[in-house]
Amino acid sequence: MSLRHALLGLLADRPASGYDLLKLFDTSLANVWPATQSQIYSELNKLAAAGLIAVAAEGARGRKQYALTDAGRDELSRWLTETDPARNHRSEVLLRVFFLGEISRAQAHDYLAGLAADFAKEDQALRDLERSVDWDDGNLSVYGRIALEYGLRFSVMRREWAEWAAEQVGEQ
Amino acid sequence: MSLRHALLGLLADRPASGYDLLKLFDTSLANVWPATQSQIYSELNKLAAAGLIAVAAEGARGRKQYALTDAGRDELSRWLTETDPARNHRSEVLLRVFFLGEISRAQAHDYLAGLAADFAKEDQALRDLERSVDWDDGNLSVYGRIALEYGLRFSVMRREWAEWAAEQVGEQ
DNA sequence: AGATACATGTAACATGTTACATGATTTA
DNA sequence: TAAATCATGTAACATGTTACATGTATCT
Repeated sequence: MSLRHALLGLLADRPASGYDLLKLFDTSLANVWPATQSQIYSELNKLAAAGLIAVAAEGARGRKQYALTDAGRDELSRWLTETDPARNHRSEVLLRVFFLGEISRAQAHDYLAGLAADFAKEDQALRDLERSVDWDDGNLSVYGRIALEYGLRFSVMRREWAEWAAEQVGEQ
Repeated sequence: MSLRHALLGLLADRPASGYDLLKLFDTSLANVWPATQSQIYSELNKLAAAGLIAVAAEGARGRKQYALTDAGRDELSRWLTETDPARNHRSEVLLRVFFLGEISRAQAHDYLAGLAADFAKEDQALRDLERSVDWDDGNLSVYGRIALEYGLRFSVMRREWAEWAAEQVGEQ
């Protein structure tokens, strides 16, 4: 049920339409909690039916601008403070590593070396993102920066691990 | 479609029944690709229908021991070498961090400090696991060890990050 | 006038979780 | 013989993806 809390969280910052939220997901939440247009629109209707958000204004082209209700703000706060995050396991990368014994050592080495290169690229992309963001707007900036730092440390850790693993497997 | 490849990978090591596989998922793959009993049995039927596995022997209590077919081994190898892992994003932890501005600084600090403690516990659990495993049986051992090393580095990275983040937010 | 961006919605399908249902064999 | 373990399966529901469908407003 995290999608609904992602929507509540974004709407806590400012009112927005489904279309606005879709773009926010594609930019700020893309690396944290991706969601599709289809999911967003139907979840917004459920949230409105549950009274956690409400249409604050209607605009051109059928635009419905949603805002958090008091119940919605309470629910967001409750989720943040009272519920435990169900840490998500499931790593397709690790699943493959588990079964690398099924292919040759050389192929396994190349796979791991390729991973290292991918992670290095990801690291670079995050560093570019870091430079492109304006880090001067309050809370969202403080915690967005902390979330980005996680991504940076994560990509470095994975690159170093993949390099180490490739070495373990050996080139031949 | 990774569940099917997880099953193929386990069956590549040795033939097994759904029940055997269920236990393998709960032990060796629990931290990599969890699956439920319900999922495993229905996927085994689909894999058998697709000709990637076959019933090699039937035992007591309706036990069906499955083994990889040649087509299954090819598919596993194809998956390992020719397809790209769709890296899984989606971190409920990071989603919460993103919205910590909605609660007080003190509450946010406590949340991050609590995360650091959780990650420290996870690290300890993995180190216990490392000690309890017999690392002397070939491929599964080599690559299982590499996967575990990922988990160890990951838990350390997250603990250090959470400690850093708690400090950033400040205790008051 | 045509292209692009804005804006919302539904349908079909795949994947994943929880709970229910049933029965056989082994062990204490 | 009672409990635990072995063993498989189905049903209901939640979540997530892709594709289809429709129409309006703005910009060039």
